Amino acid sequence: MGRQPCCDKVGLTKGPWTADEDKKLVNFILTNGQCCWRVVPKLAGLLRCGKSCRLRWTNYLRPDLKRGLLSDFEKKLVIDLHAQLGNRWSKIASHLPGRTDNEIKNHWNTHIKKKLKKMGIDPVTHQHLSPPEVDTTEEVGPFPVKSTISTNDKIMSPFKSNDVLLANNSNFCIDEIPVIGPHEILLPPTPSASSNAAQSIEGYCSNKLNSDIWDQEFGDVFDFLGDLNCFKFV
DNA sequence: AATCACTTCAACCGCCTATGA
DNA sequence: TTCATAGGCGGTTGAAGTGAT
Repeated sequence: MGRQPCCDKVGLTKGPWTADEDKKLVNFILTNGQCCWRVVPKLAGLLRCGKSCRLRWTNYLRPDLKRGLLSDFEKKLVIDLHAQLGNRWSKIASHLPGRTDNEIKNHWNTHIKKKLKKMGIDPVTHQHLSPPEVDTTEEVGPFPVKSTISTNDKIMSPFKSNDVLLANNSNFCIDEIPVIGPHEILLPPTPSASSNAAQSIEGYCSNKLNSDIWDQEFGDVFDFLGDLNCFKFV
């Protein structure tokens, strides 16, 4: 014996909702309020499963829903909350008024997850992957990270943004944000370097020049990681 | 213009939990 | 305590849209 279905599905409509169905459901909920979802379709004159009605209402028809893309602030909040809560989308959604768990889950899977992976950050653990995936063609995170930055066309960085390796790779939770310094962020050796050892950003920049170059070359990376609350920089 | 590949997101499925008898 | 039921949740699917060739 298999599990009993949540409702009698014989003769029920599936697939995309029509405007007429939406109208019936909205009218019923606005008139009667949210009550027992099992009886809603019958009372509203719909050939739908109660679960389907609840989903349609909460994810699409609710009048307090925000439409459109997530703002940068919302994206950062989702990443931050995901680091704390994991895939508990409904909990995450409860912190973003007008957004649904389904919407946030979809956005995570289609946008944020990919961007974190491209940054070399594991979207599940929020820790740096080793070795990092290298992609030199795309922007990273909500903010564009320059892969090659010039200063009056005099100095070109030999590094791509994804070449930045985080030396501090120990486990941590969001309540214990690690504090790392420039000496702990490693860059791969350059072809011209005398040694094959990775060098720190601090070393790289001190050899090179001044803080302006530091900000121009790595400021966006720091800003983004800092915004994620994954790391604090000293 | 036609076809193919890729992306997006609404909706479904099945499991888990809370509640009441 | 056990069982049945409903609601809620997260994972997954597939149709529609979009861009590339």
